[in-house]
Amino acid sequence: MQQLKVTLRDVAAHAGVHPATASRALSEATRHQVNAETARRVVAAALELGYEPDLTARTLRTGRTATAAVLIPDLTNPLFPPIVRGIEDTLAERDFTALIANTDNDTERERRVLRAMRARNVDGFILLTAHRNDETLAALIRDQIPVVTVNRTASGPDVSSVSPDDNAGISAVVDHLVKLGHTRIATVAGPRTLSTGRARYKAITAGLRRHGLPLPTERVVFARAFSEAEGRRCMTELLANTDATAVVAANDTLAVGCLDALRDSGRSCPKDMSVTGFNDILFMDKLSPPLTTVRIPHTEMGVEAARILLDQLLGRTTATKHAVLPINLIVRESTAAPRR
Amino acid sequence: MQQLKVTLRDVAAHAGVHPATASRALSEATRHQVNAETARRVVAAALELGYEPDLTARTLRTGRTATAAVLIPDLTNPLFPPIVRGIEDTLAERDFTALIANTDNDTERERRVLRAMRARNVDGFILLTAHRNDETLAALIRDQIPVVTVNRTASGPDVSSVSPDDNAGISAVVDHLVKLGHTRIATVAGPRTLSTGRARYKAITAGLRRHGLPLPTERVVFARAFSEAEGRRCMTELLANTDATAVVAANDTLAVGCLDALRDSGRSCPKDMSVTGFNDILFMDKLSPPLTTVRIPHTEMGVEAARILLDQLLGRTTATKHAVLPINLIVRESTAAPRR
DNA sequence: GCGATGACTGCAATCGAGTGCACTCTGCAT
DNA sequence: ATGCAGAGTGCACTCGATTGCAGTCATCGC
Repeated sequence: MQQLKVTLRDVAAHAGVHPATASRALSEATRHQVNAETARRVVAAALELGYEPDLTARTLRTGRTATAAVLIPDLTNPLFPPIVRGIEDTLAERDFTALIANTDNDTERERRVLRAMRARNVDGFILLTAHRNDETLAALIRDQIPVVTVNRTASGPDVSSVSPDDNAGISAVVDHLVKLGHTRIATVAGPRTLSTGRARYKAITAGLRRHGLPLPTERVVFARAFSEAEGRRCMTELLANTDATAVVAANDTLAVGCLDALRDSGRSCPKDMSVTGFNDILFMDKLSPPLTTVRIPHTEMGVEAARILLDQLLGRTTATKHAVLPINLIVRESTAAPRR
Repeated sequence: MQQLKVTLRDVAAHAGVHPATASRALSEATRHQVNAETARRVVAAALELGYEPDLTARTLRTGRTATAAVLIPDLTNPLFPPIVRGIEDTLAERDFTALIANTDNDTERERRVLRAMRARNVDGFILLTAHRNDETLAALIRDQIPVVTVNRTASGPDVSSVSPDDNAGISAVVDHLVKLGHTRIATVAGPRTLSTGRARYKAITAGLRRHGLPLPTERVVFARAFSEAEGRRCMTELLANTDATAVVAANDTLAVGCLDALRDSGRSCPKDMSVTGFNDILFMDKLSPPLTTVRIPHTEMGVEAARILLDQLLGRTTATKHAVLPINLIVRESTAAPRR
């Protein structure tokens, strides 16, 4: 009968060697210190007994865990799961594990999660959380723990990041709308406290300026959060105050709220108003009407983030890196030429 | 300046006691063994130095981690994130952490994840993965590790579980369709290898029988997976072979595929065909048409699963428990009276 | 034939917290 | 005065893997 827990000493005993030798024989890096035949015997014994090293003990000794913490603001937002998958897959290639946790966009909760993660000695962090300047990030940097941020660039210190090409995405949207004949274009912008909010807002003003089109303040409403409810509220406000024929929403969730508001007010999209989103999250092609939006390479973003982190963890580099990934404009039915 | 890592010995030294005493003073359970005044001093010292016990060391000694592994077949399926959130929140109340991992419905990957989790000494498992009889589950039970399954009941051994009331849900759907006047009702059933697939299929046959309605084999197509593509395929098959006026899909994802197929074939829902789903995942209210479906208490399911697991981990009970949570029929626009 | 080199291997300490056991010391009963 | 209970502390070991150091042995060179 198999023991409940096979330890290194068991393997050593079974192979007739000292635990230290067994340890060296089992580790790729130290195997050369051991006689080939002895190593073979140890490996065979390990296999036979079904030995699995206890990561806890290893961590205590080495200080490393082969684990990266992934902090997500809101797991229920379909934007994140594909990114997480990319992260997990890439980490797994190097036998690293992702420790995933939700922060719910809640500062207190974020603090708690951070503590839990650090008490677990995770080797590095991937932050999908979105505040532009926060203490979490600051604390990690202060303690020299490797960090990569995804979908937001930090304001202050230099931290590696991965983000979609917000600029190119919004440009493409604006160009598309202008080409359709729109001249009065409004925007439901994201919160200015989030870097995506800011970046995309700037891109819109730049994009319109490039076409010689104005963006008067009454055609801009800032959402207080990237939520459907806020999208609805902002669109309602725009409908009351402007004669815009198209609205660029800072992300898909806001765009969905915009569509809600249009329906509420008895208006039709795209006949009365064109609407665009950003991210191309799940089911955006199934909306009524299907949403014109910007597709970002979700999984790729996760892959890239994990790669950058691994580079730091494996000591291959210490330089920070900023990856900006390409986007694609996906034209669907929520955009059309303006009425006359 | 603060040390990089404050250890128990530091606290002990600072309070002028032996590490053992410090350890006892800091643990709720052993504090009474220590002189009250001494304990006060130790606690003060810990606070002052910002001491955080090293969970790794603690785990190595005690064998417990205050961690539960959560295995998810597919994080990108909107069904799961709300459940995970319920789990996380409930575990956090007791200072437990959830270790989340994707298995991608892949056996090899599931094995790998399981190994990683066990090497980390997690205290228990919550399995959202779906195979009806799998070695993962068997291995956990064999080694007496607490397990709770969510959204599926195991076939063989007795394991605690949490599931929605599939029976009541499907019954409600069938009653609804019958009330609208449908008599020729078909179904896109889930894979028979998954317990939800089986349970819901059985519920449909039972429901129709209750109304004296037949369910000939040509009105049943089994999907090979809970995917949109399979939903589309199955619906296409039904359209070719039957004169049904309504289709009960085993879940929302399949229902979305059904809608795709209807659109492909130039048919209209609900005019030509009523369609129903199950789960009420994100955006089902935004489809065209909005989907009539069964809402299950996602978050509650997670909460309940975590509670059951905690009861076992904290030694409050050893009995297995099967929670069946109530559902709600959500009537939207994908169902209507049959033509004529 | 003797020292030196190098290949293996074992010993023992280490990581940080927790805990059984033994010891000290006070206070109280006999 | 002796014994004893019991509170409070400290010692030393444990958990399991890793690693610096030292020891053994064989081989090689001169």
